[in-house]
Amino acid sequence: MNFQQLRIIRETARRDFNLTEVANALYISQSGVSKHIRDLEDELGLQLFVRRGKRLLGLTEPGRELLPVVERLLHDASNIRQLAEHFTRKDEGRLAIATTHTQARYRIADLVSQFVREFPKVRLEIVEANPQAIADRLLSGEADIGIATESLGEVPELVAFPFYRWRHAIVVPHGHPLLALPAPALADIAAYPIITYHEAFAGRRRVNEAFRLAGIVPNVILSAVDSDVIKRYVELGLGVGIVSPIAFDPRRDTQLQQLGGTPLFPENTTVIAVRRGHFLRSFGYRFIELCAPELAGDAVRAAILDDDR
Amino acid sequence: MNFQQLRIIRETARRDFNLTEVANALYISQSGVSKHIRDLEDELGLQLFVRRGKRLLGLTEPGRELLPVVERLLHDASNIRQLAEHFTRKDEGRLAIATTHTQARYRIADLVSQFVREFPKVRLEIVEANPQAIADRLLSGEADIGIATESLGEVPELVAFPFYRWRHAIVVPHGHPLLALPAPALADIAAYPIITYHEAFAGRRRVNEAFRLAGIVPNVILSAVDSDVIKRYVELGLGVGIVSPIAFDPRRDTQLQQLGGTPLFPENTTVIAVRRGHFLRSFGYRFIELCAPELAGDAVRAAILDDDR
DNA sequence: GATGCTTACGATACCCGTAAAGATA
DNA sequence: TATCTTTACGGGTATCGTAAGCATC
Repeated sequence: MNFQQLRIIRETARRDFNLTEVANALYISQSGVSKHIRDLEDELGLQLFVRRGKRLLGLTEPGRELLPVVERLLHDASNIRQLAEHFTRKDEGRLAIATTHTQARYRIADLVSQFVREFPKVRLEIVEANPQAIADRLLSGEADIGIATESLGEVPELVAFPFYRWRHAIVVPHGHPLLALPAPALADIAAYPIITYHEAFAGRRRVNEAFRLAGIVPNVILSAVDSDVIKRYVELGLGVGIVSPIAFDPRRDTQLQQLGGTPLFPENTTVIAVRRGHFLRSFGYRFIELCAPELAGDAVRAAILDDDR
Repeated sequence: MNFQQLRIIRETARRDFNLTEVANALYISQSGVSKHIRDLEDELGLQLFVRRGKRLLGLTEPGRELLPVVERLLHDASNIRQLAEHFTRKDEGRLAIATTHTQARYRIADLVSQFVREFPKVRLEIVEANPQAIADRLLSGEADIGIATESLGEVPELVAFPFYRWRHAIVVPHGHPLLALPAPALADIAAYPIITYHEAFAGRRRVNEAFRLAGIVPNVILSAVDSDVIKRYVELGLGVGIVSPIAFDPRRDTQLQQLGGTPLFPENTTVIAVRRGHFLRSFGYRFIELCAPELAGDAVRAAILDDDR
């Protein structure tokens, strides 16, 4: 048993049991992949993968049991390397943030520029993805920190910290009839076509929920991943936009206006999430602190690393 | 970085930084040990060990941080092998129980013979040790299951299940004056020399506590690890014995008699402990179930393996 | 026929042990 | 001086890639 074999096992499960892909992903020859799998299976005395002829189809029962242990082991190996770098090059390295478009474009932009000034030697990677993909990236170790509004808090392998709370805002073009109402209700809004986020995003579920509770079926004519896309189509007069308020800036979005009145949608909490037991470099903790000053100090570190062992 | 290097790091910390001992323990040459340590330090780019000249003295700060991760990683490697054996040879393997003399001799003797009948192919190893050493063996992976009355429950890396509750019994030779009292008190007993367990053992702390609360300083003339030793000296008239009631059998200990009356000492709980995240073979769980039938099923397994990751 | 996995074979790198030399107590 | 660690060197093995062969789709 060696690390390479375990890496191959993990990658095989991730790459849908296509050994050629595994070989490419790990920059090794495909024959080596085959042999390593066979060797490890021989050593353990059991089959990890279900085969039909020469093709691999999936994990066997023992394979399913073993995989989580293999993943934890490899994660610890990566932690060891991270920890070493942490001591040798305190302010150098890589920090991968996975987040949604809206956060990347609006909420964390200033924080990122501040972070880059503070840590010029850190390679900062910001990957945009939907909340599910963000969670996957955190779990696989591709990303260090995830920021999103939905679902991250529900994954048990992740630790989520509250970042900020917000409610959806409603934006319309100038002169829109809704602007004449002092306190527009959901029913008023639903009289127009709706443009808002895609199902997997930014608290879209909360929007749906509010309409469902009011017994209204809104006419959502366009769902987008991206606040800018939404605003653009609202500008074009295609409908009423329901967006995150951080994506609306009266000075820049001169063709749009935000509706006033009482809150119509439930509150959302955007969270910062890290995989449990993931070793974050000190600048990673600093990034979290830049996001939310109250998330400073050892409490965050303890929450991430405390694994009861 | 490879497994051998990590094993060497772990063993070096365990063997007091004597590389010759490490080499012997791992059945490799000490030049190999030296080289592996140096290679790993070079790869990580930092020193793991404090050196004076050529001698190793201890762990550096990074070394101290890394060691727990290394230990968890190696533990997972062993879990992988255990898990594989679990699937290939369900009823074969090794089960190491670390326990105190009293438990081994009295409480679990029948359970052990039943276990051996049930799993004739399992090599059962019972190691006697004091509670602290039992905890160490569980943590190092030398033992799978630990049974003791003290301290195991206080180690956070261990999961402890209640086995049974008991109070110390007082034994004296036939015709002893204490037998004449209907309900002897602590002060009556303390009038005689006391023979009981050694400090680290079998709830001795509770005995001390009872006397302390009563404001009495007992004259403990003999402390033993072993209930049989205590009983022998009580038989010889050297004093009053305070032992675990499971060690007293009226039919066999014909020269001794147990004092009646109200309980004088606080209750003890003997526990069964396993290291958190340790992979127990199915017959290991069966052993626990034999000890305490209420500790059956998946709850025990979940408590051991649930590590929040 | 295209894709995917295995086997065969040779080069390289790595791991290990012996032996000698150097440090430390 | 005895114990302990490092360095040097050589043999054996493991690992890897190329290339050919063989299933599977």
